[in-house]
Amino acid sequence: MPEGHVIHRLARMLNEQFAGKTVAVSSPQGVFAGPAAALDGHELTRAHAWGKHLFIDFAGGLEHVVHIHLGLIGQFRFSAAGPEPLPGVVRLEISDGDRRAHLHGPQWCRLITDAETDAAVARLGADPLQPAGADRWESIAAKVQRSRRTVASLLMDQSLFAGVGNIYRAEVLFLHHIEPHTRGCDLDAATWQNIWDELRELMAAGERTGRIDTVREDHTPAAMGRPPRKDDHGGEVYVYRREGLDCHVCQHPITAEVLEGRNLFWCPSCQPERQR
DNA sequence: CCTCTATGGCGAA
DNA sequence: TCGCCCTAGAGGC
Repeated sequence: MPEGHVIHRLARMLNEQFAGKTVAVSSPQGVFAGPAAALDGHELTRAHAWGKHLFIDFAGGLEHVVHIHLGLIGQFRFSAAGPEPLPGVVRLEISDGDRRAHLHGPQWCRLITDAETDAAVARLGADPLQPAGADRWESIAAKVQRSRRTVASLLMDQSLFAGVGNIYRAEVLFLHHIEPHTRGCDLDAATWQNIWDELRELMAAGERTGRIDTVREDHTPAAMGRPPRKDDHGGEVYVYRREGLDCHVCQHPITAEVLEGRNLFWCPSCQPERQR
């Protein structure tokens, strides 16, 4: 259940566990068995990510990069080496004999070349988790500042904001008091910069912790005398999946609607429509 | 048991 | 805009 922070965290964990090692590669489920056999016994040189796309490089052949996209429900987990408890669902398993990583339910898991890797990354926009300067933000900023599309739509467009998903979208708009239907061209450059800076900070924290926590200390359930959230997606948030519940800041009920097929959440009181 | 939903993205209309 | 793909967990009966 991944936004970009999860993918970058996975790349880091894969590197910590396997980079530079000769590994066993298999596909207990069978769908990826051919490519897995071709990689089995080769060195895993490094894992890297751009947005929600994960790339695992192996030494050897022309096609030596495993390109993974987890989609909505995919998971990549680590556990001790040993017999696979769920052989029917594991698309890819990588093991060094001590620990193993196993991939479940990915949207994609394919073997590609370096050139195809470059092409896949080139289709993606600015990634808040890349080092400053290498993140493509300058050119993307110019585009979104001119756009007549809504800021909610722009933030979910992976060719503009690579790695941002439905939770970070909702939370960054709340934190900056922006009504989600505001057009990109109606936000000034400083506001767009604030959005970008916020995404970089929030997602870097998410990469470290493996959770999305956006709620400031003085608004936590404990500080506000509220019960902790029941709907636990793995972090404490202001608006995501809080439809009908009171806003942590102003107590106005949180609103939701479906926009372009995805649930959108915001506080109509903290995020009023702009007067222009 | 069943049904629903989900942090995503594609391709058919 | 809709249906569809993949899996797991929650909730209802």
